[in-house]
Amino acid sequence: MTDYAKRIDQDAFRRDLINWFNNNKRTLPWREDQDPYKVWVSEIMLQQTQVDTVIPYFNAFIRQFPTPSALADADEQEVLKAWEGLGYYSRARNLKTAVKEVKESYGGVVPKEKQSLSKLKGIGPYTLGAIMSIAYNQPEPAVDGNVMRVLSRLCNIEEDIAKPKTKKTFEALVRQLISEQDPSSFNQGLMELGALICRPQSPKCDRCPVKAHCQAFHSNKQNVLPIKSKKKKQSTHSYYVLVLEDQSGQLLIEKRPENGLLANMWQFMMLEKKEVDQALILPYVEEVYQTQVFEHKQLESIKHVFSHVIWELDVHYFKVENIKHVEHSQMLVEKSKIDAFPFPVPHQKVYQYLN
DNA sequence: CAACCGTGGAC
DNA sequence: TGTCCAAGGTT
Repeated sequence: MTDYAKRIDQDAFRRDLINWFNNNKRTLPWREDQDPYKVWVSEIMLQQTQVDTVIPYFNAFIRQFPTPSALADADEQEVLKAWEGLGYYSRARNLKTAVKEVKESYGGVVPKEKQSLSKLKGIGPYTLGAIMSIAYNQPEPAVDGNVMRVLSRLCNIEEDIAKPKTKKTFEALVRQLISEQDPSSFNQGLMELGALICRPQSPKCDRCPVKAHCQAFHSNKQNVLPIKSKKKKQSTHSYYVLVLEDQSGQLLIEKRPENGLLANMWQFMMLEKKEVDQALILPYVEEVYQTQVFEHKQLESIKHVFSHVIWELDVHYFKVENIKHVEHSQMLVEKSKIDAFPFPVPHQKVYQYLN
């Protein structure tokens, strides 16, 4: 294995990075103190999500659930509602499971032992290192996409950062480079540098505080590194969305399964297009929901791109008589009460098109 | 390991 | 419009 750390002046790099971070770090809500719970919540929200997107969610979330115990006592539906629009909803469900464990096993105090933290649901290698270093000032690697990009360039590392095995290489490298005196500033400095200067496209090398140490900069490879293999493209699934409104103005909605895509979120009825021919939708609705259709109109279609799947939605609105067949997972809800339920974005769009 | 798991911003 | 990608984790 190559000893990448030997390619740079480690002491000078540490010093320059930390000095730059302490003079240039952004003012962010989760940087107001070192409350381990706030660090934790912020790190979960920031997974695969941009800072500007997270800020308003973080502020509202901490206001609503100020402590681990407060979150532990909340309903999962409440938590999902607070997470609505952020995506990757298993983050919210895992966080809720984890704080319950913190409340029951650790008296509501976020543990500071590595072994305890890493057992909590939703805390993987990155988040473990982030909490350990930022909240408890322990020298633990926190390797995210920023860190791999920055260090790829710094040490001229040509391994594919999309491969899981490669992350271990970077963790080993960070263990050599990390500051024992200020691991918090070191880890955050790497990420802040990646976000503000050493960006994926057109890195601002002229303003980089560590360009003197950067192997890619010296060989003009900053636009080639890091090496990252492409992910395969999404497959498309086509559905009818069936919006049923009864005579008292109630809408029929259903809760999604507890596993898989958009788990435990709510939606309007969905039907795979290949199941029923377009011309037979109306009789299908009358038969399945044991009702009579008074009005039927097709609304705007929606294309929604997920990380690994694409939905094409043909939205059909039905004004119906009272619905006699309502499954356990389904509910009739007054229009004015519908915003109490956590809806994923594509179904929020459906609702918007009703008005 | 590779696939699954959301959404919005940037270019 | 397409493509990448953003403070990843779980299975």
